[in-house]
Amino acid sequence: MKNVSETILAGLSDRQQQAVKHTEGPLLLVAGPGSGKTRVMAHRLAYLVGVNNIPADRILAVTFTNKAARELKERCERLVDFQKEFLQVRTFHGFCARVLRFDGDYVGIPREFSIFDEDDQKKVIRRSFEDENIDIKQHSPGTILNTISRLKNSTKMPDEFAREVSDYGQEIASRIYSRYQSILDVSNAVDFDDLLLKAFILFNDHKYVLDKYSDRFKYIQIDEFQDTNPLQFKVSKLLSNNNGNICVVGDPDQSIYSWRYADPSNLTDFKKSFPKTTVITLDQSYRSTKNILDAANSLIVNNPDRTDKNLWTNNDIGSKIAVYQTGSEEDEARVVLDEIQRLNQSENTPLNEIAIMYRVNAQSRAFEVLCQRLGIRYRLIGGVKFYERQEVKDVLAYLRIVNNKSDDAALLRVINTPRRGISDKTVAEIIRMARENNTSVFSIIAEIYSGKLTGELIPRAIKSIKAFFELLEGIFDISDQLDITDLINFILERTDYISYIRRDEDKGLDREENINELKASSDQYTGIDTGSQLSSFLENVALVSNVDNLEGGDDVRPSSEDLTLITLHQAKGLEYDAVFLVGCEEGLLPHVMSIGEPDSLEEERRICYVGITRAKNNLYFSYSLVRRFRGVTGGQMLSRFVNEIPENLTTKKYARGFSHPLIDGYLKNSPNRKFKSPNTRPLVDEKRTVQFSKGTKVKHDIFGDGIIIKNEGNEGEVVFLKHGVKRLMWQYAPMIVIEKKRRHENDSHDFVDPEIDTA
DNA sequence: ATGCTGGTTGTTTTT
DNA sequence: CAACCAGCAT
Repeated sequence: MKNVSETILAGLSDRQQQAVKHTEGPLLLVAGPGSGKTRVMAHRLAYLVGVNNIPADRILAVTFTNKAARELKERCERLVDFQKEFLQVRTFHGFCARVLRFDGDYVGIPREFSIFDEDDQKKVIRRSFEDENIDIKQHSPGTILNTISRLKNSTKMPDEFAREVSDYGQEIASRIYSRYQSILDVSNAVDFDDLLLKAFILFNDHKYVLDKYSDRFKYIQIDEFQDTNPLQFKVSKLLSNNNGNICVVGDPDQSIYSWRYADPSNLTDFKKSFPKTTVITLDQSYRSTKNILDAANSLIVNNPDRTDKNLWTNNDIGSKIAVYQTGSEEDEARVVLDEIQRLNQSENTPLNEIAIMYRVNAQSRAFEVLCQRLGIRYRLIGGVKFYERQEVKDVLAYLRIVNNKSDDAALLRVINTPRRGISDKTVAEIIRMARENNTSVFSIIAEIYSGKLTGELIPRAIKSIKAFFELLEGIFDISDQLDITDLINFILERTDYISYIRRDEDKGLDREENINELKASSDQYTGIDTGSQLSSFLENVALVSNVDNLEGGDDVRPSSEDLTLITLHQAKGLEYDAVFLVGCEEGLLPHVMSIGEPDSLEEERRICYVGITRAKNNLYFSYSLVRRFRGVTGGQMLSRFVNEIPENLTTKKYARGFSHPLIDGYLKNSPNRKFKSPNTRPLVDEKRTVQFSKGTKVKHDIFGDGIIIKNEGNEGEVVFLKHGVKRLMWQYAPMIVIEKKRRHENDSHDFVDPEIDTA
């Protein structure tokens, strides 16, 4: 019989083996894309259990998504025999939720707390504005939520923040933050940040509890450490301080979540917190061809202040990277899907080995439409997520109330859904009463039912409220005797919900189908003790992400023959035989928001890097010269990131009708590139530049008639009668001159009428 | 109380 | 161009 250690180490490189065998003391594993990171992590866990005989329940593995957790666990199981339920593989949020479920009462969190998602949070923010009598129109809920999230990530509590307020804007933020938090408290609810924050406070303030967990988890292994935020770092540090067996894995070049307060220095400065750290770098890629790796390397070196790490591989050179220039979104979709069909039919690449990746979700649309028309099966990751559908959320809201009567967000969601004669005005009055009594909406309703409170309510409203209360009581009474699926059926029946959604002729059937799917996903909880099945089901629902449903999910229809449409962010950690990076345009990738801000621009470059390194054999970039964006059409330029890739690695292709003799020149000498090689020749031919002098009237294929108002050589601005001011590159603009500038007109004179659009 | 409509608004990425 | 909201008519 082969010995366990040999089995576990078989097929691993020296470096990988070194990482697997390093079990004692802090370990920092810098793992480039495709370097076998997941493999090493799985083997390392198996080694701990199988060779070092560490009981599985003494190990905690933390991953970024539930899917990664599942994968890690499965791979580990294939290597070594152990009781799999003992190995804790969780996301940070999932782990913290679990801890709070057990020991939350130390920090004032009841066992049956609710987890508020972004939707709930926004509603609470709105309510806070109303409570504080501040006009919400002056502020965006999103911005305030961001601020609150930042405060929580720096462990700043509402009262503390209130004391250091220094200007009016902060005062507003502070008042809303306090109010927001007290609504959450009254609702027995936490938001995503609270899961981490409260767990941190619990560990920090209650040594007994901390010791319980850090004694139990002798070994901790954390994935995607470059994307951990300050709270996650603090929790990790506390948990591992007693024994120091912490292994963190990550890649600073793939840090793409700084907007969520992730801090890559948690990884890069890891040694500062754990001086005895051993560092192992995995830089051999087993995934991508040489060409693809070269492209990735030559892109990422443009980020300054980066610790040098060049990926290398023994793989083939592979084919060149294609750069497709297209004329419009539809054009782009057509070109990309044409090639995908060719790969699929002529080269036998299965569709599930192909992905289209984009920067923003809105880009998926054109591809979806065309997939449907061509009959290509696809799965869209993200978009409107299953658990975010109206009807699903409604049913979940009823379940949440059963689980936690104080859950105001859930209660307010269904108080009049289906319609039961409780008007907005009535609801507003109930909310006011709740605030006045500093209690939950449900307890106000209960008081109204028992006649102790009436507020300013009219008799008819009181009658409706009483009926609603009775409805809820009826559900509560029977809830602990039913499995979730039966409970859902009971709720549907009592609320007459199905006939409510059937009234929608268009979407009624879909919605009913979604509810059936929800029931199916709750079915697997059947049999567990009815007391805890509801809260674990709801917890699971709150913490699943989009990628979790990708494959092998417990509750999702299998779809091995589907093309994948996915954002670059979500694609992290995945790999495909062929990857199409679409919309490689200035303003999209890099996103407009980041242009001009060096830090954000570097992150955009990393996002692009992540995309490139998902590809095993075939990589494509595509961009469109013209793109509709929030209802307006604008001219686009090829992304600087594509220009940072050496030309000998790429081949350029032009969509029908849009190729242009000057385009080759452009790809060579784009404005971005000029900074690097100052002796490249200007790219636009003289004639075409000259004829676009200021004041010239032109006709554009798409925008129609316009007048040139600015000429900066290669590009300039045109004001169009119907579309307003556009920035265009002369060489691409499908535009003809209809009337030359009149001579006597003064060039310096600014004749633009800003109202020309409305004329 | 409910449903419709017309005007306004905003748009990165998400555990 | 959507989605969303407020105010209006039913």
